Amino acid sequence: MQAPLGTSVIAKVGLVLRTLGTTDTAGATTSAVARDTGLPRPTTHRLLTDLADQGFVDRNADTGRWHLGPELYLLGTVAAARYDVTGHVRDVLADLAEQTGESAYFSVLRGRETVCLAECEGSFPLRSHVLYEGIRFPLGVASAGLALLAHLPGSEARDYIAATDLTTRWGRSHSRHALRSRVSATLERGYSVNPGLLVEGSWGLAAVVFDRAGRPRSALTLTGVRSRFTDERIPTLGRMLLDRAHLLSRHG
Amino acid sequence: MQAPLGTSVIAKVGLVLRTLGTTDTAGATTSAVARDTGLPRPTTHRLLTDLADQGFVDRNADTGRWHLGPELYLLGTVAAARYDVTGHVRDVLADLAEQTGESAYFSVLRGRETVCLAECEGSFPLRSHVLYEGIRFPLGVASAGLALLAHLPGSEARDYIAATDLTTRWGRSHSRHALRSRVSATLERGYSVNPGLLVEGSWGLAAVVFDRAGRPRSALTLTGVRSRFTDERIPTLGRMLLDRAHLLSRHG
DNA sequence: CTGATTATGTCCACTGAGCGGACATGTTGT
DNA sequence: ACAACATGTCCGCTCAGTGGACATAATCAG
Repeated sequence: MQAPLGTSVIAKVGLVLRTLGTTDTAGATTSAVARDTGLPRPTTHRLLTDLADQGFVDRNADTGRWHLGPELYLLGTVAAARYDVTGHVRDVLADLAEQTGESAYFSVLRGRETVCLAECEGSFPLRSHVLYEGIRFPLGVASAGLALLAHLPGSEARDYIAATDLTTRWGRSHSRHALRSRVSATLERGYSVNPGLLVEGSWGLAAVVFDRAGRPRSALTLTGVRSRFTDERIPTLGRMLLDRAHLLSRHG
Repeated sequence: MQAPLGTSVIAKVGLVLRTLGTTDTAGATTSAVARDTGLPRPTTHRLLTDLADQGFVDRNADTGRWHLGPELYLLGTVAAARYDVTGHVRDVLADLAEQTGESAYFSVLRGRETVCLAECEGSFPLRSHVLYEGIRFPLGVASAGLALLAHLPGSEARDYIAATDLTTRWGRSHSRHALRSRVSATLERGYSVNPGLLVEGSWGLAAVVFDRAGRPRSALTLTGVRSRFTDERIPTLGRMLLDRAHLLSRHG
């Protein structure tokens, strides 16, 4: 997807930084950032060097790979005073991971995306690594994205589905029809189920945390390998997620 | 100070975000951000609204004041995996505050500035509020800035002092001559003393934390009212700071 | 309540910051 | 050694970004 003519520098900065925020810990090459943002490589190169001058990105001198920079950490620390929501969450994630053996995650709603902010690895030796801190998905994708979409006010969810084509990037399993079915099923159960739609064999369940106004703002997720998500076990895991999510809704 | 012709958009973004990062929790008006960054008000307005579109800043709808935005918190959380240095620090600050009654702070070196990242309030009812999370000072200013400057390699410190005029913003007490004297005194004692140079009556002491390569990277500070920083007490406080700083140097 | 002061939002003619295809050079993998 | 991939830089072009000016709104002092 190419940045259209007229995209402002600040919008491009947003693209680049979010891309680096989603990249795994090894960092990203200049070409990879260009590819993932849809920006021409010289443009990407120039943006990255200007951002590095300001401390917003850092470049590993040995590998040439780019990372989010120290200045973002510093500003993020200041911003945490207003937005930090993970204080109590980590205890909840640890508890979920311990009791279920699966890995537990916490993601927040940001516009029309979810961002994974915290995780706690489960004890079971077979684990899914589809989720990690920083990863972003559009609404409707992954169990958190599905749970959050389902709990948006009806008109907002319908408008979003009507206006969004997820199949290009996420495949035919994310058609509008399939999405509507999954939204209905999620509302019926109270929690979402992702039956390996992103990576085959990697299953996930998620329940929504609401803000004081009753709007969905974040989600708790459990993920693991398919064999651990039996028809018998799913309702148990779902209920645990709903219980913990409800606790967080009340604490927020 | 006006941003010169040719200042890139990204450099302006850096100015604006750092300014908001330094602003107190009530936030800043558009005009205040313009004044503090030296940018024309329409330019500042446009940068702020573009940054808000990306989630990098937020505007309080009631007061019209700007704050660092949720996206910085999110990216900062991801960046913390690489740059977070406060994990053990908060225990050390809590210990210092408890044992001395003064407020304890942790600041890191960022280029030629210090940034305060963590604090723990002391129990003594009279407290200084000159320092807070997010505040930045140039090297040589405040006890942390002085301690860090003093512990830079000799040539770097000398070059910095020769090239930097701190008197414009910080007054004649920050002349080059005065700075050199304070640097010498700091090296002799091992810790710096700020005898109310920023705000009369607000005193501070700081000791440097070194990285594995032996370079100064951060500082611990104790601040309080002048009456609590007697000739008898200063060496005791200084030694405690040096002890804790040494502990952190080894842990890092 | 009024006038002064301060703040904000927007306009738009102007221009230089930012652009990206092309080329040169470097690195990596087979 | 060669192909493939990656990076760094150039520079003519152009439109994104600029900021003084103006209108409007909000706040404050008397």
